[in-house]
Amino acid sequence: MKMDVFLKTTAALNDPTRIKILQFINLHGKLCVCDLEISFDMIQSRLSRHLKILKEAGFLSVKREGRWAFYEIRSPQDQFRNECIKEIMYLELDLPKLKKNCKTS
Amino acid sequence: MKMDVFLKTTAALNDPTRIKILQFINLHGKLCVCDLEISFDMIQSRLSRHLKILKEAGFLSVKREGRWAFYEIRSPQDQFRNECIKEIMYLELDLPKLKKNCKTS
DNA sequence: CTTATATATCAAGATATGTTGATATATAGA
DNA sequence: TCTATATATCAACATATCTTGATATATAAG
Repeated sequence: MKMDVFLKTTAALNDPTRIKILQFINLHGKLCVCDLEISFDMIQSRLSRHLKILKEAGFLSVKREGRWAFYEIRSPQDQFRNECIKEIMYLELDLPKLKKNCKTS
Repeated sequence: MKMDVFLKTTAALNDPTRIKILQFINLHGKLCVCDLEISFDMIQSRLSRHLKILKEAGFLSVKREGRWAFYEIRSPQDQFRNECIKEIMYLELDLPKLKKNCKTS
């Protein structure tokens, strides 16, 4: 791993919203943006931005299906990011309940 | 680990200067501020600030000896910070040579 | 083709962080 | 006590990041 990649990784983890999103997606598996949006009661542009940062840092992957974008924990994952996610799962966070909104479910 | 502690940890790692300092100290062991200052050719207040952040994030510990402050990798270290340091040691960084300046050596 | 839904991106303002130079504190030695 | 050395802290400025609201894009349905 190079310095800039490492810094992208740590920058992605340096935000409480993204930590919650990571734990949430790791708990519930593949989720589309609108379900995350309604679950977290978060403005769409804000959520979209955080998902992009987590994706570009290598934590998440996206699959487009129709008009939906499904985000999930990227797999396979390298050792270090795995340790980060493991540590995040130990954190006692006040996560919202999963709400399903969109017409996929 | 609580959210705020985790964020302090990732914030500390989210800076190229601090990554270099961590690798450097881990390579050379216990070092005083003035040797770091001359090795990195860095303004003292800047260095001092980064060392403080790394200390308060749990990566470093300090021992005062006379007028000198010696920083080293905190030990024992918890699992996660250990993994972080391990990952940092894999990074190919352009570190300066260790220069000794002060009258301790 | 027009409209609605889902998502992404952009611009502007607010907040946080890093750098620098100045100053404060603390210890050792003359 | 006075001075020099080592380190820490502070204030001001520059840069980066987060949030919000507006707009753009893309797909599906009528």
